[in-house]
Amino acid sequence: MHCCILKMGFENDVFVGASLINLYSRFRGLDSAYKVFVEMPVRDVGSWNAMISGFCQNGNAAEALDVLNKMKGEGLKMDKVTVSSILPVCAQSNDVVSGLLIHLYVIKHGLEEDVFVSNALINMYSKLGRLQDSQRVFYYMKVKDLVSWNSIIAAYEQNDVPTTALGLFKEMQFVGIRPDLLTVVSLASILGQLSDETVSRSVHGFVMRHEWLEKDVVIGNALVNMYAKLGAMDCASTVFEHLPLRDIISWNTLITGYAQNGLASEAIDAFNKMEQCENIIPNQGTWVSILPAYSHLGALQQGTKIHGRLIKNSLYLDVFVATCLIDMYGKCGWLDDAMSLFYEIPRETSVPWNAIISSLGIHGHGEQALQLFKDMLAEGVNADHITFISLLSACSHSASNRLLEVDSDNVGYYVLLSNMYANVGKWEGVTKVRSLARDRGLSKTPGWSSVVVGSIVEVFYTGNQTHPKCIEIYDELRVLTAKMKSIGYVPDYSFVLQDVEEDEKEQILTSHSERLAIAFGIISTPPGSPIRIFKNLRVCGDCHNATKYISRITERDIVVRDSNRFHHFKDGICSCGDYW
DNA sequence: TTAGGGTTAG
Repeated sequence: MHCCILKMGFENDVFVGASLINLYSRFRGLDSAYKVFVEMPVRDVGSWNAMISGFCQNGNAAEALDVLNKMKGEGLKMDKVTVSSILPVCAQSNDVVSGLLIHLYVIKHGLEEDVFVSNALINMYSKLGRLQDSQRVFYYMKVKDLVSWNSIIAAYEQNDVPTTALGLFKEMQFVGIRPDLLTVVSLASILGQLSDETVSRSVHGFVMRHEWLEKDVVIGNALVNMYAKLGAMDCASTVFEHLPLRDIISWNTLITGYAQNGLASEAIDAFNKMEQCENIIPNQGTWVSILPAYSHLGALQQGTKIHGRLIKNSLYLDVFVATCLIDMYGKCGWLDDAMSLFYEIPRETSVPWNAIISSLGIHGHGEQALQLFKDMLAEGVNADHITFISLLSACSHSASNRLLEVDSDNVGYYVLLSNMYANVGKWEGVTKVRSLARDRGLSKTPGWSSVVVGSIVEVFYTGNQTHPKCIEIYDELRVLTAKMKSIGYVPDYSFVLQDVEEDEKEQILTSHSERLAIAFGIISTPPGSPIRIFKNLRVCGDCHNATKYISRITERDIVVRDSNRFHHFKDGICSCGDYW
């Protein structure tokens, strides 16, 4: 075709050039596309954009950025298409600085009005884990299309905030936008995360009625994953067996499902079956799915065989794969091998440290585990909650005081430990850590919230029962909670750290200081007027979610200033993007 | 010439 174009004398036409670049980068390879690009006698912004998006769509982030820099070098300015093409590259290469600079450029040149540009910004921020920025872009968009909604729903789903993602899905339907296949892929993942079996089944039915399984392998994989997350492996495997299309991710999803539901033998059977399929090549995801199954069964021989295979392609140096190997050697009793592998791989994140600390713990080497924890901090690696769980189990013989000796003045560790105990229902642990913190003079500040009504500032402490309008306040909260529940609010009891029954947990959440202040604001000011709250600590996560519902039900703007930031709640959405 | 999706360790 290129020859025909040359014969017909169209080679100088920039539109033809851009189309050729586009066509070649999709079907013929980037080399051919780049050849057309460099041989073009005249290039306009469109030609550069075609080349940038060509590199980007094929995952060549570095080359895409290189072309962009050359384009700038020739004095050409980015337009809305350039920006939309380059933003996914920033996400791919985890380049926050470039992403922010391009966003500034967008604002300076008024490009945020373009729906492609804004959608690309939502997606980039989401992939960089900056949910708050995604939310802000979405919030200020004047025109939102299906892609905008899919992007913001996927953003919350992928950053593990499924409740908000589901709320946005409902809102999308409320404003009259019909879901497409990509919406349902996110929805399946949301329902798996929320363990909602009833709605999950109806989503499965919806997909079947639309015959989407024949259309795209991704939706089938999403359904297998959804059932696996619900613990319904019989349904997951039935869906898998009937998939018209299967790729490596379908297999990985099935294997992971079995392994994570404690069915290690079934995971290994599935892996062996997969090995029989000629066109399926295992990838990193396969190894991190199957290795834990071998660890679980103590199947060292099969595990070392996999290690051998991985040495040939250097995949054993991948931090996730290596962590699985460390864990396997640790669990199978080969601590020396676990240690030597640990010192061979990159250790910038907590992931491999957690695995080796946990391995040392299994073998009763509490002291050595503690030493590694110190080394980890000395190397500037941040500990996370898994580190503490690993350390706690490692130090179980010597149950956690030793852990607090490392940094005994850091009140955060006490709160973290106490929350960890609370989450697993070990209330005696909670009491012990709290009294330890109290003994050391590290008490937690009591939370209070204030609200201004007229010229008077009212202050509420959590659980206040003495305010003159106490009865009205709690009545208002009861009515609000019922309305909130009718439109999807589910109380999140993980924010209640007391060992009490569920109805009591709900009462505790309802009597948080910020909620009392909001309720007082509602009953004391004219309908529709804004409410301003100040909280001395960070606002509780469940109260944050509840306030979104309250802003929608009461049609009021609610501004909460907490110790961390401003939250502006309006029509069911918070300006902070739920990432505070 | 432009934007969106599925699996994964501790």
